[in-house]
Amino acid sequence: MRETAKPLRSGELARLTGVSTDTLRHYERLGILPAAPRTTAGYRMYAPDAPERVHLVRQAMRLGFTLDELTEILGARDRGEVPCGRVLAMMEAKLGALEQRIRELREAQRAMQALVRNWRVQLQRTPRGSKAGLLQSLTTKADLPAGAPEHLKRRKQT
Amino acid sequence: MRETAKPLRSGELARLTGVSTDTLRHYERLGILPAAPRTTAGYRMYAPDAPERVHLVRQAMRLGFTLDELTEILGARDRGEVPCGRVLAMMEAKLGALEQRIRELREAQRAMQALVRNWRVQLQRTPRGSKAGLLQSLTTKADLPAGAPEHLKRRKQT
DNA sequence: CTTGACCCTGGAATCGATTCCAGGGCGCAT
DNA sequence: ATGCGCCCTGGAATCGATTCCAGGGTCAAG
Repeated sequence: MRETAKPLRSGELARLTGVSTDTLRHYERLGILPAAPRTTAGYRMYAPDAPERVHLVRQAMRLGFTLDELTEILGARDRGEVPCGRVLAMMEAKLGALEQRIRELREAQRAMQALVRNWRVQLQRTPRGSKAGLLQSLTTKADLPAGAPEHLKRRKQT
Repeated sequence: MRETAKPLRSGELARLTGVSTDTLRHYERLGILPAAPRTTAGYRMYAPDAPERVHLVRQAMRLGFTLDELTEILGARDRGEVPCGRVLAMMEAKLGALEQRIRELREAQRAMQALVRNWRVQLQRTPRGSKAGLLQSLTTKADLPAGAPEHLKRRKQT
């Protein structure tokens, strides 16, 4: 049934995958996406499996792979090599890092919970507008784990 | 016993707190550290309680506060205001974000563990150098949670 | 033939925290 | 007075991923 199929334009691919066309171009520049063939007018024509590739990239990023790493891995794959072993190794490393990171964050969480509980009480029994020294307490009960912060900022991937 | 005490030089404060002098200057620029008085030669003289302040900053960052937020909070405190209430509110928000983030990472972890297990098997039962399609499997079992990655990169805080 | 939606380009900007740089003073010990 | 280690300055660079920009084509509908 399906013929050689209709190529996608960049905007369509973007919509299908939830990334901006800018980002698609960016990936192409890095070699993460193969250079798409062009129409005579210079428009990119993406093969129907392009969304899958983009999806792959996003999933991998979600697991902590960087664009550089993906360039490396996917490049190898595109060259016909079989990077599976390498990928597995990287994956295991990523997983280790992730576990480590989760441990750190749990520690920070614990500390924060204690702090918040404490502060709520402190604040309540403090008259009004007189300093309860909440901040100050941070310096004294300096028992938080090392190296936890980093970022818990942006959660939407635009 | 202790007199008015000996002021610290920037290098000493840096060593005591584990931050670089560059970072100290940076904090001062942002107003996170009050402008230190100077010797006639222009050297900064930090009061003996300066390490405490720096420590406070690092702890707060560890909990997810940004430098901007600290500028705001500490600035208020330095101006004699009592930012405890505000701090508590921010703290609660941070905690919420942190919990959210931890949840995401655990999800990613779960997915990765499954993937790694799977891949180990796959790879073992694949002859040698023939593509096991590990990467490919990422696109199909696309059941990872949304918005987890971000960074689990640098773990040393230099 | 004009309008509006879409596409192209490369280089620059953004976010946050930290570091690096060059060019120039101190201060103490030899 | 020479050297070495420390200090000063402000502006720029770094990391990674994404976005923004300006100036310019393309295409289909009206």
